[in-house]
Amino acid sequence: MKENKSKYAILGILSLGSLSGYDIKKLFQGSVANFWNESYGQIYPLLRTLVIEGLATRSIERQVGKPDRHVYSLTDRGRDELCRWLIEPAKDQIGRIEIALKLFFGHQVKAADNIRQVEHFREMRGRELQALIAIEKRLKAELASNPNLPYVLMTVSYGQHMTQALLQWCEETLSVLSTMTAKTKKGNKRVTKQSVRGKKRRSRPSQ
Amino acid sequence: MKENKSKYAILGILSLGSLSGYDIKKLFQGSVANFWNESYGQIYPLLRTLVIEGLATRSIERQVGKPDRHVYSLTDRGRDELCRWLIEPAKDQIGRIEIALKLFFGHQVKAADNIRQVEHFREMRGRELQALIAIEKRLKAELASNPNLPYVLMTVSYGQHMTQALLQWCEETLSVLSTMTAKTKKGNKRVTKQSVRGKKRRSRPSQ
DNA sequence: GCCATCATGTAATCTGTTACATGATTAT
DNA sequence: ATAATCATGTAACAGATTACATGATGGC
Repeated sequence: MKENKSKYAILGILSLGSLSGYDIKKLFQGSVANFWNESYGQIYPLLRTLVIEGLATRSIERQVGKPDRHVYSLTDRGRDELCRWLIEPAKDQIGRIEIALKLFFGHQVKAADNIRQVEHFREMRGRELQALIAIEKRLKAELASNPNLPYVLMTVSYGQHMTQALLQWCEETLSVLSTMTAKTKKGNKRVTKQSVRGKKRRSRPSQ
Repeated sequence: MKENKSKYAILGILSLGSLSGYDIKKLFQGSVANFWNESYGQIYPLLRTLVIEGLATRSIERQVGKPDRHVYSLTDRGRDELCRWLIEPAKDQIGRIEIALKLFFGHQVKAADNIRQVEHFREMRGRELQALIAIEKRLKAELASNPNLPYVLMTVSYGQHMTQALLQWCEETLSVLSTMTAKTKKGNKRVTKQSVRGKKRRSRPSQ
């Protein structure tokens, strides 16, 4: 029952080639960083247990002027274990989405505050989308003829779809928020019905 | 700098009304469950510290035949603390997306396995989208005239945008995968290792 | 009789991050 | 000088889930 995802992440990375703990960290940062990451505190102890469990082997490469490299390689059992996990249906855990939580309680603050929040979020997503497009280009050039390329591109596309949808959501949300400010704040001669009934202004001195 | 998100989640929930730990769990499950959740192991200890920190107060309601209810209410300081958090920009942590990780290593298994994986994922998203549409309807009816409604709807819309984008991504990905099966129907190449990065090939015999 | 709901909470465990310790080399 | 890169790892701390303990009521 104990399904340590980090374990499979590392098995997966090792399926791409023999690597050291240091390499693994770098590879995570340079490829899957958009949807996965591991810290040294996870990687090194896990590599040790993989060897103990017979899922990987370790060999040491001496180097001059640099520390030894401990290079890990998948065993056949390791690859089997990975494949077993790859084919079973991914379970979706409810990730914690901070922007949604903040907006859920948006009525506690001013609409302008929420607007600022969403605008900032939109800016971040904009950059992210640009980065993903750049990554896609780079990968197509660097990994041309690499059999992993189509799979890698699928994950990049995942990120692009998500980011694009988020940008759309930002637009929609900002337009809702701006009509809300228009109604409550500005030229508000008389608000017909859905006025601000429950909106009690908490006037408290900032202390 | 220690920013315990759970703390703000609970402060936020309490901003909607006075609640017991049990209520809070139920409320999480029935509203924000799509993007946030808390377990009793978090809630009860946190409620205690909120009282100690002066961010909430506790009152006890006796009941007949049932255990006492410990009902918590936000203090003004608690509300200030919440608002302080609400207005600061949400930082996006890189959530771990299992389906993306599995697909990233998709080359290790058969394309048919990946297709099954994505189809299952698509089915889950389909249900989710239906659920979100139902939730939207229910909320519009139940929370009509509740000032929180627009904010709640924004988070529902968030989920809808995400889910819809995921469904699109599934279609795209499935079509890529199916063209891949069409191509490789003959020789099933078994690639053992090497390559993804340093693929050093030096002198090769001519020919 | 058995299970679900109401309602509190704790303890054990797991998972993950951050900071630290070491130490040579190379680039600014 | 000093920072970054290479490279190993551990220890301390956060954060979160699960299982457990307790115990009454009410429905099937």
